[in-house]
Amino acid sequence: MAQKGMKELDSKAWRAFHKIGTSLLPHLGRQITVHSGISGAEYVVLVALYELDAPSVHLNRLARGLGWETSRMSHQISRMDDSGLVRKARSEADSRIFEVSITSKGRKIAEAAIPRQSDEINHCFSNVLTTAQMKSLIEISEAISLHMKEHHPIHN
Amino acid sequence: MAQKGMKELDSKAWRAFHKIGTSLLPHLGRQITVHSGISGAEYVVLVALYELDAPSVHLNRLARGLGWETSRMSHQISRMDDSGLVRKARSEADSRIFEVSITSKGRKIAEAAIPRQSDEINHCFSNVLTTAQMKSLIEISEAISLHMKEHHPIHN
DNA sequence: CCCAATTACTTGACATGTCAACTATTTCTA
DNA sequence: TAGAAATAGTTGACATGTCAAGTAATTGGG
Repeated sequence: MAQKGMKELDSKAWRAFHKIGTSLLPHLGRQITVHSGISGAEYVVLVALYELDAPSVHLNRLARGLGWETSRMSHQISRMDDSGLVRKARSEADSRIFEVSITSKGRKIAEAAIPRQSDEINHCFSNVLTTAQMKSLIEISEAISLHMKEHHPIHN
Repeated sequence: MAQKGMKELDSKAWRAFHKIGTSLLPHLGRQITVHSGISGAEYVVLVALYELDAPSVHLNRLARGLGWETSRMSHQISRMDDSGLVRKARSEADSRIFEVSITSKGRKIAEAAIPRQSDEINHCFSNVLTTAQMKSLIEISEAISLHMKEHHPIHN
């Protein structure tokens, strides 16, 4: 049922959420570029590949794991293949599929970038919040994720 | 002092925060496009201009109000001027400055879009969280904003 | 076993965002 | 009050993200 507007608290909470989402996240992306010379998008992809158990993933599976569209991942992986951070190769079993893996160059960059980014997150996020606030944030995330999964299943 | 990594809770909290920031925010942007035919960026600018007390703002002031860089706002306002959503005019008093104002076309679109977006936020956010969770989120936002203001004053 | 559907990804066009370099105007300050 | 500095914005190049349309390989029903 449509409402006229929003209650005061709802509105304040939404603004609060929107503000951290549009200031902290971009800030941390810029920090990655400053300290490691790669973009935030490249970092996210490298970390996903670095943390992999297997030596490679299917492009599509990687995309869904990060909540990205296939096309976005295709462009990103092409650029990162060009710059030597990752490699993509057609699957032997099914030649529609591309296997994506991290290169040794990419691995070196990831290994240097991850602890620096971890420090940044501690600095701007973990050290700034209480244990209770972090627990609350986890619950909030789960509530929202559950809602998204039920009502808008395509995007996470 | 640099740490080896992150504590379990810190890491979980960060992932939780990152997830809502990169799924809910983009989702709501797409919804604006679907229901009102404008982009998320256009929506944010139109709302800022719509809620103004004065008839216009200086471009730079508008940019800082939204935490955007001048250049980004310049590009965005140029496009929105082209498409007739806003108008920009050199200030009489100081001809370096551009006064930006919403057009009647932009106002009509904003008036239709705002309640629809409000419904979407209620649906995906307010209705999904408890009062306590929203209060917690406001405190979290204030803690992070304070940190950002003290340590990284350029970006909000 | 064949062909229509599905799956996996590519491509091109365009919107958006960022960065560095530049122009024009105003304001200090010596 | 002339010249240097500060301020306000523009511009162009390029990275990134989205969308619609296309290609190629595989699968599944009749």
